[in-house]
Amino acid sequence: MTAADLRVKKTLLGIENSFLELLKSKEFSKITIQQIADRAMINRATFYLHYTDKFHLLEELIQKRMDRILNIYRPAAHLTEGILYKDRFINTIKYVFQLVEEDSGFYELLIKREDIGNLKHRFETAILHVFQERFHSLFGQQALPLPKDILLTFLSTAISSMLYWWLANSKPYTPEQMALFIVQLSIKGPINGSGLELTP
Amino acid sequence: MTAADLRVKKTLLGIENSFLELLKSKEFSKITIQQIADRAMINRATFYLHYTDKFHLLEELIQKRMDRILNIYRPAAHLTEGILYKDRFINTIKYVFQLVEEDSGFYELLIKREDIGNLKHRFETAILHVFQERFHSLFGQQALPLPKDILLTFLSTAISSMLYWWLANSKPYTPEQMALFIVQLSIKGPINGSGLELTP
DNA sequence: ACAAATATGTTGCTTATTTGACAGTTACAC
DNA sequence: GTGTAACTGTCAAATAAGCAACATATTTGT
Repeated sequence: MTAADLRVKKTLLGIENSFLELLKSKEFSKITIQQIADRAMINRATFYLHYTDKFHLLEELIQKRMDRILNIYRPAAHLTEGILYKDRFINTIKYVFQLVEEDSGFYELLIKREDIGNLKHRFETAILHVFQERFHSLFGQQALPLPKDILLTFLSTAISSMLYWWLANSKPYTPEQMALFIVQLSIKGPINGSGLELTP
Repeated sequence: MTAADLRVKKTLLGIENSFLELLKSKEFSKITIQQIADRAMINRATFYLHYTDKFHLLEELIQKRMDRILNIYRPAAHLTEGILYKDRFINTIKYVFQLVEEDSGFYELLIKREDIGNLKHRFETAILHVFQERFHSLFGQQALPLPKDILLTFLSTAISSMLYWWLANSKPYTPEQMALFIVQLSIKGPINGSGLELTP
């Protein structure tokens, strides 16, 4: 059952595609293992060699995506030499958007459905972990006027919300542009960053 | 190796799709077994379990289509009771066009390529066989003023040419319409059938 | 509430496919 | 030329997947 075996790769791929196809036309609770197997052109028993049930399958599919976010490429220290904190920050956000863009078939399907997985919350926590893990690389050892956790939570929910907006509005900007918007708003704050004036 | 086994069905399907995909971008001679295997997500050795080489594969793909034409559905005698010879004639031609339409991905790819299979000739012979085999059902026991073989050959090449024209011009009419055109031209002849006047 | 139908997990046995290796051929660059 | 890289066809051993049958659940219709 090593995932290197072509047969395994092919059935896993088949199950995944079959399941996502079915999700387009049916709600999760109405999908049966037999239907998944039929579309994937595999025997029903084979499904159980890889997943315990459809909940497990869904969970794996989501977790796989979250893992990709958690393992976003981070250049080795000597490669970031001389690169501004700001640019590292931009790149990290850009990568998140790129990952979602590459897999937008999956994400566009899932975010608008309440019958399955609280995806938004999982987004937020995944992003939170990324920023937690590489806080110093991104922001340096600067003194903070407020608890780090508050800053990180604020950032994560903001980015997650922007992702949702972006998907719901059919990705009107590139990942790069989205990252720039977010960084601008993060640096100057949403009020000053947007050019709003609070004083008449 | 019964074709009922899901694994067999899936690999045969994979090989076929993979091969046709490759044919879109490469000429036949440049295609390797490894490339076919890679796209189909099968091991190269598996290819040889089903085909001796790529020539065999191509041959099977074409033959499969010709077999479908040769085995065009013919309603049982008691079902054709009271149906005119003309209508049976129309239906038979219509079925041929429908078969090609259902599989037009394959046909549109193949007819315009000289590097592979003399498809047009095989079309003609397949159609010829169909009409030979059901001559009496289609035309009855009428006395002919010319050899039957000449009539059948004339008809077959005409239909085959119409198929080619139809595909090359992106199927501008339905199979039904094409059948009607052909029957009209066959009954009245291309001159009178088209309304042309030879006398000034 | 019941019965009938459908869906779920699981099993033993069979079989198609994978894998890596092999020797022989073809293609191509230096 | 001569090497070397890629393609071909075939093999034995290991294994994933197929299949049919089973006993339980769950759903559905009346």
